[in-house]
Amino acid sequence: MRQGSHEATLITLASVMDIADPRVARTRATVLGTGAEIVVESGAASLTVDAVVARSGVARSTIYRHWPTRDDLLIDVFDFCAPTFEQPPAGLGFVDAMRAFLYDVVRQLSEPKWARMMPALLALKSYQATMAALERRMQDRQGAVIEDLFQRGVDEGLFAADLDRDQSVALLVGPLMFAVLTGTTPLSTDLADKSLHAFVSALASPAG
Amino acid sequence: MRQGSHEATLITLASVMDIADPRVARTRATVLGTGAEIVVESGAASLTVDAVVARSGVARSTIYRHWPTRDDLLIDVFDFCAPTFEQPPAGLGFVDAMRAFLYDVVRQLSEPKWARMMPALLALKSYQATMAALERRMQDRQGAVIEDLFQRGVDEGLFAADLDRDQSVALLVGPLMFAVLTGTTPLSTDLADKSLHAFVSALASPAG
DNA sequence: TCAAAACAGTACAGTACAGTACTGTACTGT
DNA sequence: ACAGTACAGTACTGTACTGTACTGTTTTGA
Repeated sequence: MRQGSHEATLITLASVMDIADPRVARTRATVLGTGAEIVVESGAASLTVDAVVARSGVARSTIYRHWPTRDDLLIDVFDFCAPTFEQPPAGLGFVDAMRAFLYDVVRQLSEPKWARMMPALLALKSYQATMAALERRMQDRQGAVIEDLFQRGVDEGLFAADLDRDQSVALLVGPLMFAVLTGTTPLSTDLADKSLHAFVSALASPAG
Repeated sequence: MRQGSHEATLITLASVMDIADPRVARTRATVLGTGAEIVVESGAASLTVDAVVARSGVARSTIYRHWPTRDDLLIDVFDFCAPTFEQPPAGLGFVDAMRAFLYDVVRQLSEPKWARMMPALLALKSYQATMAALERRMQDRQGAVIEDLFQRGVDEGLFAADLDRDQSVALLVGPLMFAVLTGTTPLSTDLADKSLHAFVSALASPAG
């Protein structure tokens, strides 16, 4: 019943901590950590089972005990590194809360880890259905935080309740992602400030 | 002297047309076209010499006559598909010219071809030095168009002459790239309008 | 017409990888 | 103590791909 163990992997994947056997937890942490290093340094294509074996010291058979295929391992490595954005303090208004959120995005995406992970993830999601599923899961995690942020703007009367969230996120976060991916301009809180300022300014001025 | 033929490939690469022997031009066009199809459909990793042979009908030995390695072929395939943005009419002011430019970006990036090519290119440039060089070449091509656009804004007194071009491009184009890469919001002229409107509004209102 | 060059076709060695199948050892919870 | 399980180590099959080395055919430009 390999199918069964595979399903179980996907379920318990989010919480690596609550695993009964400490050997399992140790192996998972070692393999995922090593896998992340390999992907960051050499790209997703370099994540081979043999490479993980050589670098982590974990036996080949052990890896195949936990992950039925190499692709499943790759997915877990991506998930292992996924950034989670915190909910800004409830006291803050829309602008300040959104600034805190964007600063958090800048801080996490500034790590060289994600500067390399993101393009790899984006490239794979176009062809691998499982990758697309992972990306959706990541977006769902952030969905609640995003919605909370925009609700503050609605409460303050800054914009209508039916403001397009996804499009607004694109306007706000897009420049930051552009900076990470192209490297033409530095990813900084200054860029985040400019992006937020432009967004808020557009709300105030009439649409052309 | 394989090194020599490789250099020659990179030089004559930009202009596929002006090749004396029609056989060479035909072969190059066939291989690059087939290669682009493969990358779009199945990703950069699927661009193998055998796959091109099977699909194009061009012989294996012929491909290796033109490209010393598979990686060189991949680079040329990317270059073959690279979008070139036109210079907006000289009569237009900054806002109208930038809108025309952004619409052009939307139009070209809307093709499924580039929706798939871009993440692949971004993913590879992190690890392959040659890919980074290609991306720089592509940006240089657009550099003149970009500079011309911003010069119009300076002439109109919309912003200072020392406005950060790269950061501004990130603010304007970032949301469009975000839409292409994540797919969370459609890539449309509406999004381009919003992005431009936000940018211009920020110029008018005092910086926070 | 004719030499040069590009082409098709094939065969081959070498390598890298996925995934399986074992044996034996060390650890864990009860 | 002991059964169950995770682990190390290794050997193996099969596959896919790169790059080279040929032979023979067709096309091209002069």
